[in-house]
Order: sequence, then C-alpha cells, then structure tokens
Amino acid sequence: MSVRLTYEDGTIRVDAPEGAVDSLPPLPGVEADPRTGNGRAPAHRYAAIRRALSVAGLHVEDRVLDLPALDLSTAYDLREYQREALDAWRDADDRGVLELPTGAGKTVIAIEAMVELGTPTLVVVPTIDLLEQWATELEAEFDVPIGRFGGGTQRQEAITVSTYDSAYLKAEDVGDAFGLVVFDEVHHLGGEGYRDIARLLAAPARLGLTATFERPDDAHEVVAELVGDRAYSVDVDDLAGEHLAPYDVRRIEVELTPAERERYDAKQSTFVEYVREAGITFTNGSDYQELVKRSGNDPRAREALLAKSAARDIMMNAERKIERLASILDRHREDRIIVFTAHTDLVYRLSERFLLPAITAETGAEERREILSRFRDGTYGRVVAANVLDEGVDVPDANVAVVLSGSGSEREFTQRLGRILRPKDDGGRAILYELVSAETAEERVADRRR
DNA sequence: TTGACTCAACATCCTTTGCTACAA
DNA sequence: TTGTAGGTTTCCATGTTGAGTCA
Repeated sequence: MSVRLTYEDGTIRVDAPEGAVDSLPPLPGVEADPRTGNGRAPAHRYAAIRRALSVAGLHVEDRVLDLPALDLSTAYDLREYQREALDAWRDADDRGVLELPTGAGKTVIAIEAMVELGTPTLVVVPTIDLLEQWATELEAEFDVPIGRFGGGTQRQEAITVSTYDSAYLKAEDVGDAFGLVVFDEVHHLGGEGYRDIARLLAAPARLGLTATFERPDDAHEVVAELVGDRAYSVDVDDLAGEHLAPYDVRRIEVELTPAERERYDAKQSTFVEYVREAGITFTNGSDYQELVKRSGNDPRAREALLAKSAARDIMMNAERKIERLASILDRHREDRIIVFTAHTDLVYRLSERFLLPAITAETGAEERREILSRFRDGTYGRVVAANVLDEGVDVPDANVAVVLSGSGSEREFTQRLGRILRPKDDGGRAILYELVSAETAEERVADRRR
C-alpha cells in the first residue's frame, strides 16, 4: 500500500488508496477529514508523519516538498561553542532552539546550518532593521539573490528573509517552498498569532535562535513543540572575558523624596487594600489578568489598577535617580553611555536636561538612523532611549549602560546588558548601573529580572 | 516614492492571603 | 458535610512595531 502526502494551504493531506485511511497506523496530528475521506494534519507535523510512515514500513509517495539543492559555501570558521551548538542541533534531527547571548554570533551558526543542509531557507525576524541586516549579511556571504517579505517588498527567492508579520500573512502560500526555517529571536513565536507561522510551514528542519528562551507565560513550551526543544545553551558569564567583554552590574539604591514617599505609599496602599479585600493572592500568573478583567465592570478594581500604575510611575521616575544619573554621567565623561528608561516622558526630560540625543517609539526611522550613526562614529558619546533599543536594532557599541527604570523582564535586562558586551579593544570592563528606588516594589522588580 | 496616519498584535502589568453558593 | 466551581465575548494603561491606506 502506498500513502500519498500533499501540501495544501498550510496542511499536509494524507491519501491512502480506496479510502483506506482508517487502516493506517496512527499518524502524529492527522485527523480524518470527513468531507474528502482523507487525512489531514497541520503542516508542521510533516517530518513526524514521514518518520511514522517509515517506521511502519509503508511506501510513501511524497509530493509535499520539491526543492532544488543549493550549493552554498561560507568563509566563516565557527568558534568552539558555535560548533558545539550546531552539532547539538544536528543531533536533534535538525530541530531545536539555540540559546546564546547577544553578540555570540547566532547569525554565523545559522549560515553554517544553511551551508550544511543546502536547502531553500526562510529566515524569520521580528523587525525590518533585522530583516535588512540578515539580507545584507546573506547577500555578502552567498552568491545568490536573497528574497524579502516585509518592509514593502514581497519577493520570494530560494533564500528569503521575512518579518514575523509578513510570514504570518504568507505562510499558507509558501509553506512548501522551504526545507529549513530559521526563527531569529524565536521567543516571539510564542505569541498567540505568530505560532501559526510555524504550524503552516512544512519545513522539516527548524532552527530557533534567542538569548532568552523561557517566557514568563510558559509559551516557550509551545515554541518547543513547534521548533524543537532547547538544544544548546550558553550563558553570558561563560563567554564574558573571552568572546564578550567582562562586566560588572552595580545596583544603586535611591531614596524617594518625602513628597514622593507620601504619594507612593498612598497609591500603593490603595492597590494593596483592594487586592486584600478582593482575596486575590497572585499565586499564579493569571491572577493579575483576573484583576484586569474585573476592572472592566468594577470601579474599585479600576481605581486599584490606576493607583498601582501611578505608584509605578513615582518609583520609576524618582527625582533622585536623575541626580544620581548626573553624577554617573560626570564620572564617565570619556565613556560611551546608553541610558535606558521605561517611560518616554522621562526620556525627553533627560534629553532636555543633559542634552542627550533621544530615541523613543516616536522617533522616525530617518532621525533614528542619524542618531545611531553619529553615536557610532563618535560624534555623540551618549544616548537616552526608552524600550526601543532592547532588540532588533544594530546599536553601536557602548561600555556603560544606565538602567534608570525597567520592567521585571529577564529578557529586557539581558538585552540591555548585551548592548555593552562587545569585547573592548583595550580589554576594559563594561559597567551596568541599575538605579532602584529603596523600599518600593521596584526592589522586587529588580530582583525578578536577574 | 514618501510621509502621516490608523490599526492590530505583542509585552508587561503582581503579593503574602482564604469567600460563597450550590450540588452530591 | 464535603467538594467544587466561580464570565460570556478578555483587556485598567503604556510602549513598541509592522502592515495597510491615502494623499
């Protein structure tokens, strides 16, 4: 008996002769389609279905992928840990996630994987900036045209780079055109909508790259199912000193002013009292969602949330943080500094007071390029940014970071730290200052991200 | 082609506790 | 008496991004 596999709009269609689908061994993800009398599975099950059919000793007429072999080569020589990472991925049947810190050379590993597999490849990235970086790198490395989905162009080639958004729109149409898919910053794939990208593609080989695989909402489990488990992981501290700059993190506690303290305590207790009365325990992650839900029709819940938000503003934008920043800027006159905040308002205030070039979400692409280019060539020695420079932008090297405020996200912290870890010519140490308001919830927030 | 706009998607947002109605 | 479930269609606010539309 011969089983036929076909790709159809993001699914794998399974046909057996005489409608003998019922007599097939159980196949991963395949369900009977009562209308057509055949079996059907989401496309990402393709590799597993092939394996199951092969184990069962059935003959397969495979019409899913019909891909040309690519003859690629690269001049790159992998470092030892890069080689180990790639080998681990290959040992896991060309599936899985590599967890490496920013600056460890994830792109190089992906390029080597493409050379070894020699199959059409789709690279999926979160931003247009990254799309350009990857495309430029691949064009320089391989002597083939590189396609682009995103940023206004939709051109498909054997090797194509796409944004997550465009990949989401195109996956159904191109799901049978690639043998390998590389997800850069693969933690994004845990997003409710984005995970469909991986479901609709038939590509048997899947490589995920990230500096922080785990997600607070546990969606990395979904990512592991779609791309493969974490195959290799190396920590910043394993590379610091050799391939990355050695670094120090200095936490500086700052007192609230009496006026700030009074307002903070009032707002915080409004929140805490409501939480206590409502019996919300925050024992699991969804409790906060529960509170948000309530605030839709319970005015007191809404008031509590607004109070919490006001308290957060006070502790994150505390006056004395700005004073401490002044002395840090003074001490590091000769250094290259990036100042990070959580609020755009504060970015503009700091920009005005210390004459720092500012970048926020409101900064246009052209102006942003200009600022970063001047930071790169040394015209500017310091910049202040909101959450913009956290990921997906090629930020010139700095050696001092000042985190004035941030979330409890481990990912955000890792990315900000990564901004100062490119090895220094003089072998110098990088420093990250973390300003935290004493005796506020910010102490917990700061603990959580480390 | 560009620039300004809107829209949708995604991420973060968190604390020290214990109710109430109903079915079996 | 004991065990269990308890919104249905999420979504307080802020920040960031990519895609699409229109002039």
